[in-house]
Amino acid sequence: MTSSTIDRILDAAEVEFAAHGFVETSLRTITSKAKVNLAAVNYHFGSKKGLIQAVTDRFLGPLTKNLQTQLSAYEMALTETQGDEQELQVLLGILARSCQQVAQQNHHSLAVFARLINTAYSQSQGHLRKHLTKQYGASFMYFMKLLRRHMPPMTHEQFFWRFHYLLGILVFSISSSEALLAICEREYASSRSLDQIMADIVPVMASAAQASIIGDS
Amino acid sequence: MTSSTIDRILDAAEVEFAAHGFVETSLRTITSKAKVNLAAVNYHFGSKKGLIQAVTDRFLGPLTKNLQTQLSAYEMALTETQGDEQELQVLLGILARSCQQVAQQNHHSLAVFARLINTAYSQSQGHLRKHLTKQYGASFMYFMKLLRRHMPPMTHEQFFWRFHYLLGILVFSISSSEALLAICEREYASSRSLDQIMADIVPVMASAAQASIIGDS
DNA sequence: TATTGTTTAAAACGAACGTTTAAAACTACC
DNA sequence: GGTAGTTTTAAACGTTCGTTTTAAACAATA
Repeated sequence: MTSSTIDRILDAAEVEFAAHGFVETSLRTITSKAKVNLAAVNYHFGSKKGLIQAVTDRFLGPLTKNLQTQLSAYEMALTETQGDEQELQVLLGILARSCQQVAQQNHHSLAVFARLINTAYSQSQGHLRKHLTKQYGASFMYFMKLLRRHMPPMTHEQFFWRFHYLLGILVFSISSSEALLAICEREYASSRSLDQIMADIVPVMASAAQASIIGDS
Repeated sequence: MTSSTIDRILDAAEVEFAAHGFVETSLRTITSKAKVNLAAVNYHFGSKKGLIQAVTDRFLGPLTKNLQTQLSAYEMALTETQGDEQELQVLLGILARSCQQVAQQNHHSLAVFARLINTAYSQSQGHLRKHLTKQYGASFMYFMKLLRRHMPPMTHEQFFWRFHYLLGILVFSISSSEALLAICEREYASSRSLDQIMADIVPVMASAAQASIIGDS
């Protein structure tokens, strides 16, 4: 209760970052929406960069934890070995649902998270990407290892790229979801939800993961 | 020759936009790299927004033209009807090669183009996306129509989303290519090129396009 | 050559940004 | 109740940005 200031800043920052990006969102609009003094951001987070990192950590921390437990449960449960297609869908479904669960439990915006990953990777010089890989890279290695079991044989390098192709489906769609959902509603009079999108994406990712390698590297 | 100023600005802007994004790139660095006076941007392009639009039009104009001719040739050549998988690869290969050709012929950066599309869609309120769809949307409808012929039966809405899933593979990978290529070189001592990435992506996109619909909308 | 229209040049403007500062307000503990 | 530590407040700082302005340089025409 003492420092609801911090939470209010994080909540407002998340919303604004999701709507307008990191650079185009000023600390003044964040602190204004949070009903908090401007200096509070620098006092509690050190800098704007620190705030951005805090917003990401507030999502990625629970996400990696959630993902880890669900993947452990997946490995424990010795199910009948199905086809690779099904296994891939199960694994990617775990990832998708993990994102959704963490987002819902902590009242986070999935879009801002996707946007964050997107901008983190787009900036070749981005310090954020390095922070993310340093901090959470290991946690995702486990997932990637499980995933690779059911994918066509390929080199580490090829898998690296393939994984990012799959990531692109997720990240681009979710980070563009606001615009796409609006278009969809106007064009097709549809009221589709992000949850449906997440469910739709899983088999598409699984299919993309299974595409066989052509030529050699 | 009289206005090489315009071209020098466009060239420099493209490079800087690709490297640091649109918001983080100042007109001062652009005009400095272009060896042009600061005021030249506002004189020739009206505003920074006008410059961004000019950079995109310089790519999308030739691209749509190139794509149109190649697709017409594709439709004219009455080849033996192959499987959907092959046809999809042909069509998506045309798109990929069209992007590469236009980029190479006009000395454009594929990365900045992908980044542009990425940010255009990420900003739900973005005027750039509306400009792009208004200006070039019709040209891409034709491509989408051809593509859909060889995809599983689905509603217009489902196809809309599926198409953007495929787009995500392309856009995310290319706009992150700078960072990913650097990681790849450091981690796997590989000197992969963007051209190879583009070729790799095609069958993955084709596979994603073919994933069958589950459940109903 | 004089004139007109176009392009470049240098300088400044006003606004918005992240950050810092210094005092005030608040909290908790002795 | 006074005191030490923490948080909040209001104001200002210095920078950088996109844009504008005014004049100079240039180009083309008659």
